[in-house]
Amino acid sequence: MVNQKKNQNITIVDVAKDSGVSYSTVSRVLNGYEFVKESTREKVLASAKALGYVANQQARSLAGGRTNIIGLLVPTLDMGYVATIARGVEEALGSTDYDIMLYTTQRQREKEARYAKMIANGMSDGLLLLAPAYMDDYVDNFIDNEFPYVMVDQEDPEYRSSTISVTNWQGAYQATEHLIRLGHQRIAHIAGIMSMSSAQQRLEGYREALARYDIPFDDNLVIVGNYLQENGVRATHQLMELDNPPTAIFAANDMMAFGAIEVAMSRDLRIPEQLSVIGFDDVPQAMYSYPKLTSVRQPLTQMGHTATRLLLSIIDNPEQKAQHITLSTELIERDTCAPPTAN
Amino acid sequence: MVNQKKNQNITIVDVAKDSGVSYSTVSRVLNGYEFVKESTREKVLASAKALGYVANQQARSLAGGRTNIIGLLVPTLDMGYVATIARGVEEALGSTDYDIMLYTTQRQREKEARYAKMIANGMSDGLLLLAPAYMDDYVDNFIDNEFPYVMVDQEDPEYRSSTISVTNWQGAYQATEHLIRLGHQRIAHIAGIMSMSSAQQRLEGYREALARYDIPFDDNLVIVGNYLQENGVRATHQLMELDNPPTAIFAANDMMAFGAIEVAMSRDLRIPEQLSVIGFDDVPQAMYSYPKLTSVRQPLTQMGHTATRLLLSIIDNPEQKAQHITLSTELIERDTCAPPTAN
DNA sequence: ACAGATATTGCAAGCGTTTGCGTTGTAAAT
DNA sequence: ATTTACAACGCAAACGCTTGCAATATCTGT
Repeated sequence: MVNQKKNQNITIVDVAKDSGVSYSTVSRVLNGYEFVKESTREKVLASAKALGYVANQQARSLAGGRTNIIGLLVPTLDMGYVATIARGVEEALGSTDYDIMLYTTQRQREKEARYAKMIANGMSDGLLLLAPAYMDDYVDNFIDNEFPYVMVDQEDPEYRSSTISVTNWQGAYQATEHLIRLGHQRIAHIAGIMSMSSAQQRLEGYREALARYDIPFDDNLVIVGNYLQENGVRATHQLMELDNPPTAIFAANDMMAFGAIEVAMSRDLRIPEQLSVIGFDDVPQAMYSYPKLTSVRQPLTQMGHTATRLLLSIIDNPEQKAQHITLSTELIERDTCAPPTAN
Repeated sequence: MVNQKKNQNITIVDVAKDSGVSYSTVSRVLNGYEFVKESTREKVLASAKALGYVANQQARSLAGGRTNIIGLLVPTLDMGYVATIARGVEEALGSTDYDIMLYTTQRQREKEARYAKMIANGMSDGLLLLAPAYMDDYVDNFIDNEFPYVMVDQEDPEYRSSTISVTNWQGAYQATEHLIRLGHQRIAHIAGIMSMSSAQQRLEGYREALARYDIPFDDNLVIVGNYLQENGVRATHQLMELDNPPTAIFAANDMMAFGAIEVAMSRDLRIPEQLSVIGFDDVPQAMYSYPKLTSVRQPLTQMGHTATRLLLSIIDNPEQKAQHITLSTELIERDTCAPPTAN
């Protein structure tokens, strides 16, 4: 007994003792069970409060009750993207009595799968997956167990999962078209993680806009990134080293666009005169950065709202079939785009 | 049995059956217990893998084992501040086998207390509290139960808690002094949440710098904020409406400083010529915003590292007495400060 | 081959809940 | 006064795991 855990936490049994009823009754009171005498209910509640009782989530969940927790699995915290969607989720959950438990995968496949399974395995009543990259590793599991989940910003090729996505293709097409109309011919794309449907669609939109305007597709102008700013930096350097560097860059997210801007500045390229940049997401900082970033807006908060509502409805009715909701993107023009300068 | 939970999850018993040993042995293998025959270990591990076994954290924790989870309780996700410290924590935890579970208080007292107790009550092996505002609600509880925790950016007046803080007073003093030396006389302070020691110390530093340079303290120039950008906006508007508005603003965090800048721009006040601004934190965006924000840097990542290491050492040795580590701030001069223009 | 160590393993209790089922209490119905 | 019905409550099992202790296997030396 070296380390005798002095776990003196108040349990349901203590409350029962204190209020002179059985612990089952306490449990029922705590769970709002209907058939409890009003006076008993009050007595129990009073005791619980007086003793400072805090439910043990573990035990509750083990015993088969609800956890009243919904899990939120996100890639990283660094991007305003995540924070904004998370806020949407929080808002949507505001009136309910669900709490959010958040895990970060850091884009590691092993973590994504492990956390997903862990959270689904008793830790929560439902799970929101933000831009998951390796869903194959656990989706079957969810479906077999009829575990409620919703994926945001990722599509399930087999349509078995409920998803919230945005018009990635159109957004990318529009962004590219915008640059083309400004007169750009050498337009680069810093793509996202290609295992994600959103990244694929953005790349596709970019290609098709090019095709539509008869601009030849150049392999050298597409660099695959990983959504991190430093990656945008690397990619942009690489682009600028080209014999025939681009006059405009369309990045698959804002962080990489910021990276592009950073590089432009360090190379004394004026934006937008010497290099146009468009991002994707329209994170809050896009508006405050310098220069203000032109970006394809995703309705992030709304995505959080919608995803949450959908998840709640699935929790209430797990048998319903998967829904696929697509929200619209919108090109927000700010200060990082201009016609190319002839030189 | 309307909603028969088809919880077909693999348990330790399934693994035991599959590998032909008792479930206790499986448990021991999974926990790396020493005295297990090598061949048995392999057999069990193989079965576990084959069956796709995922430990049920709930049960594990209930039964008194470790959770290998450390909790992270943060005010909100909106601020780069949190993300950066969290990254520090993740980095420091990288080599260990701990996972992070994150909860957001949204600065609500009730949530802070409830989550803190919940996380401490079996959900994790230790807790990191980021800028907690109402620690009195649960610290006694932690201490009674000898639950390992570390507070970041908050001090315990009674020194019973282990804490990581920064030189708030000095940082604020320096920032204010910097403005004074530039020639400012009307220096406003947008303060933080006054229940937090850091906010108090920053205000104190500001006052003392003023006093040191014989600048009279003006009540109207101090507005208490809540660390949110919109709050900085409101405060700045209020300051600018003054008969004798300030020529410089020192905000208790960067988000509020960004708010100040936003207002200045909307009012066509040029920064830094017509208004100087200094923030506190030096979040990553400070460098990319326009104009680039002068700010008092907190070594955020390092704070995350240090806090984590300290927490881990407390988990290993819960009896050790509370430690109080203070890290240094540093004034990072960028583009939002200049001498006041005479007018 | 056998006692005595020592390495491995199994048994069963217990962690704090929820919940099906059975028991008690009480008021309405006969 | 006796039933009957149902509200109110208690008992005990179960959730999946850890762990002290007891049982069994394996290996020594003789």
